[in-house]
Amino acid sequence: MEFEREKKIFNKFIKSKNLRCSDQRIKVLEVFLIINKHISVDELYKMIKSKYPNIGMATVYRTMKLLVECGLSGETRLNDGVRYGPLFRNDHHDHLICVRCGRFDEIINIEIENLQKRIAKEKGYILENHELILYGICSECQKKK
Amino acid sequence: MEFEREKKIFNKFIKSKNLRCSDQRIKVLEVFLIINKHISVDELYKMIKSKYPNIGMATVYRTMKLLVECGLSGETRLNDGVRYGPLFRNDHHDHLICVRCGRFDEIINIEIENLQKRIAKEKGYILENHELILYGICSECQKKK
DNA sequence: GTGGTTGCAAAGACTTTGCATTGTT
DNA sequence: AACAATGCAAAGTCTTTGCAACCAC
Repeated sequence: MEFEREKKIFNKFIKSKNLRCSDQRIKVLEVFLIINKHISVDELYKMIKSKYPNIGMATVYRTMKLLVECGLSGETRLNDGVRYGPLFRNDHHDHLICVRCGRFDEIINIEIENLQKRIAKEKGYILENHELILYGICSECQKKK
Repeated sequence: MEFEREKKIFNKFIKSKNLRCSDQRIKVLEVFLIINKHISVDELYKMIKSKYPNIGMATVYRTMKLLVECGLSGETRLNDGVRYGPLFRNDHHDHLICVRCGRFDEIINIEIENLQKRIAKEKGYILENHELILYGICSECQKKK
């Protein structure tokens, strides 16, 4: 079966919190993993709905919160709402978004991570997390005029 | 009079767009500048309301959009909503937020700016803007346990 | 006077919550 | 059997919009 690792992580989390491993939660997780990119709850809900018609929006919202909590999904707030996206082990990724077409790239850069840690330290903070969004014009859109 | 520079910027912008310089807009700008920190529209509205009771929430929303557009305010989206905050000439600033107490520090760091430009370029993007939020525990909260 | 601006209330978009029912353990 | 989870709809938030009255230019 697909997504063994992720399901194991989810199961472990579910058990550790004395929650129940419902069909719906597994389906949300599966669709989320298949899509494998940044999406809004609404987009995710539509895709799930088309495959499993009687799943509620509320369940999608509730499940995505769990996925974030157990580290299987990241959460990014953009101008037009929240996006969920896959998170992989140990590599925090940042975002590069095209302001013209909305294209979404991910960045993994150790230098930035280190620089951030240093800056936080200078200000007396212990860094827990960060979120970096770069807005620009992607190569495709540069050609278009 | 206070805030000469900012008012001049705002006026110029207003004129360039054929808008009108209403009392309300000036009041919103003034209170925003007096507060001089990151706040939600709601907080700003309450402070304005206490000074000028018959100003509407919609006007505050509308004016803050203008202030962002003319570069007098920055806009940051946090988990619990949008925050507006002062922007100063030519120095883009990033944010450092304490996850315990909500303390809000600003960071200005040229290295980060340069690194970001380079990364965007590597991916074929022309960088237009960026938003960096670091989440950590501030020095005060570290002491508290 | 023209046409942008306002306050208000209504509408919208997104998200959460209450509750009776259903499902997991 | 106990109690968490679900779907639905209702309720909450935050933000935008429509509109008649109003005001800057």
